[in-house]
Amino acid sequence: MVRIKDIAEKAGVSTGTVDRVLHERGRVAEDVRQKVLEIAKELNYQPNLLARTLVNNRTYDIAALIPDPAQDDYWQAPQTGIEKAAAELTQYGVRVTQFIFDPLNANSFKEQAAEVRARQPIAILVAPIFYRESLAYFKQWKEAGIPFALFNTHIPDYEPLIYIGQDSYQSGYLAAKLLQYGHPEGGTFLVVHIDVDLANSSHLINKEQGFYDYFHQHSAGKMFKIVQADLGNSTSEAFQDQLDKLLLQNPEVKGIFVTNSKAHTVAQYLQTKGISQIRLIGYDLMEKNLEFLNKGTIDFLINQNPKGQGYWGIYGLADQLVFKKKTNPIKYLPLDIITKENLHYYIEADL
Amino acid sequence: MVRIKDIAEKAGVSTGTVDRVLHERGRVAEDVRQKVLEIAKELNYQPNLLARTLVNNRTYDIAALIPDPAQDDYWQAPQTGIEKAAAELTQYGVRVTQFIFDPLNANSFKEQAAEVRARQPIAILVAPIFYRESLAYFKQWKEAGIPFALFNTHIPDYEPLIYIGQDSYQSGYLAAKLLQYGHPEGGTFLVVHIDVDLANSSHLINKEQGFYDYFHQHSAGKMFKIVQADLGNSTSEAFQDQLDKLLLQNPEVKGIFVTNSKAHTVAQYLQTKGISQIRLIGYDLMEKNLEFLNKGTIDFLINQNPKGQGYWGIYGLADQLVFKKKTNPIKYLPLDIITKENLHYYIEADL
DNA sequence: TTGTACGCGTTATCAG
DNA sequence: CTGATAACGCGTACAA
Repeated sequence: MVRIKDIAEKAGVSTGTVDRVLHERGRVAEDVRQKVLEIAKELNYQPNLLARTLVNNRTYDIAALIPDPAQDDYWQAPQTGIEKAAAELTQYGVRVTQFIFDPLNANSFKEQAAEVRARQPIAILVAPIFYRESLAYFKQWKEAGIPFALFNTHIPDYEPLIYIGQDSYQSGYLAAKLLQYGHPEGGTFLVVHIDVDLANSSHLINKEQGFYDYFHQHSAGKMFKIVQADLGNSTSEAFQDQLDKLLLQNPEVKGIFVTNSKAHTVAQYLQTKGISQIRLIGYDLMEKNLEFLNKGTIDFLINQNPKGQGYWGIYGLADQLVFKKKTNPIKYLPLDIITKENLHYYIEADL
Repeated sequence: MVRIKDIAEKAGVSTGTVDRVLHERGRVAEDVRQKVLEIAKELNYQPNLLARTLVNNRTYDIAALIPDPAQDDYWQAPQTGIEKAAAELTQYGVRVTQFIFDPLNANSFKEQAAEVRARQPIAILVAPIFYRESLAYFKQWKEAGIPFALFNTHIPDYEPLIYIGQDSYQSGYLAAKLLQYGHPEGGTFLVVHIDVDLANSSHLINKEQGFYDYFHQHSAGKMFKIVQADLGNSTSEAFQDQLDKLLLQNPEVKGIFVTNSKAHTVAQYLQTKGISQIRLIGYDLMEKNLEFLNKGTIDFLINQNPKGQGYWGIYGLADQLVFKKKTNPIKYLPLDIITKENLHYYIEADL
């Protein structure tokens, strides 16, 4: 391994001078500068990250602004990922503080976002599930010079440093493929949004669009009919009535695509009604979904790797800000296709 | 962060003594020993890995005994993974030497395996694709006290330190599920082995077994007929004849499962013959396979994450031997289901 | 503009 | 049995 000292000796200067050249701090005579740079390249000098970090014992404060897992199970996994990354990075002086908001309450988001600012972190990781309310804070952070990373939902308006998550459009496209593969002869398929403010959730609209487009591009002479539905109150009695009506109006439904993690509510309905021939595709490996995946009521789940989103979100920020690595500003995680038969490996996966 | 120095001060001893207690080297008075251990626990002391590695500037030699990518494209990816891990680990003093053998020639394997031993590495990573020939070397290494890790193919006989790869049985099971999902009405399905010495390839037999078992467990009153075939010489003219005969004998074939990375040879055949209604499932994201996946001739590929196998293989050894971490002796990588629509994310994935 | 010396946390050596 | 001290490679304050 080549050290600063080696370069210094070869150039006939001291380590201090080499350091100044390499970090562009302090004034150095131009000819020495050139010579040092040349030798560094020639010897292919690679700084020793360990020693660098060891001496640089400052702490880096990162804020994570995330929804409360207690309100919606889905957010458990990102939190776990964030905490895993945090644990691995403590030895490098990275400290992660969580700011938890209620995913059903935009005001709660605003409150927590305000608190983040007060703490003056060097960076922020946020799941911007409230499109409208997020924009003002992005602007603030941008002006304050605090870089931020987005996960789960991409909002490009204020150029986040990093986005970690899925390509929503493509995942809808994939869902369509899986349903069509199982029913090449044609039929009626439903796209269902459950318990969401659709107008404020651009990523769900993208999923729907991808779903439509696949069928439009691949009908191949067969009749494929796509019906959209926006359902609410999945925990109430009225939910069953909504589905009853939907299936009455579309008696020949072959498959249903649920655009978020609530596929289990439809599965519960199908099971209660004793309907087994309708294929069902949803998102996310949550306990309730897995139960129906294992029973066969849900055929496929598309995994958003939520744990990985949290993990790479924090790690990506650290890579850029602490280790000064250049990383890709957009990291699309794979669209994992999960069925009963390969589920087990994804659950136990480290990331 | 709690340092050795902190413990030393609190215990009224020197750092040297604390070090001796923590590493169980040298003699220390029993009462001081207890006191130091107690304080260390109380303060939740975590050694600073950076500093430890910095001072410990010995080099760790790891040997990688792998098939030649020039002979079979499949092995390109594991090599890339190995080299990636090697690059990341050089700063920790890890040096990886590759020993390349011809995957079609067991003698070449034996030659390289013999050379490995001469180099006296601290550990060995090997893809033991020759079952019979591998055993003798495992025994030698075991006796010499050199730990080894297996990837791609699991051979538990001599207890490798780590196995990284797939659950072959389960991947066959999954392939069956995918074919059956597309044809719930029943039909004939082929399991095809191509260009292999089947008797010496236990993992392929496991895949076949999983494939059978799925259909046996899920026939649900429908008629599913499974036919096995062992084909060779995929590059010759005779290959077409073998497939011709097979399809003549089984005119109602609905799907074909190729147990290794050679699905493209069957795809080429189907394309040439103008057959489009037969579903095809294979393994591995190699250039030739991808071409037919994108055309739709191949419906699904099961990804073995070969790059990840190489990467985690080296990293796993380093984790245990260099960083002294405890890691799981078996790391089953996910059975990724790849189709044209989600392919792109797996190709660009870092691992 | 340049060189020197100290400190980061840990390990190893040597003297007591 | 124990304590002091040098060294790993780098960054930085301070002296020249």
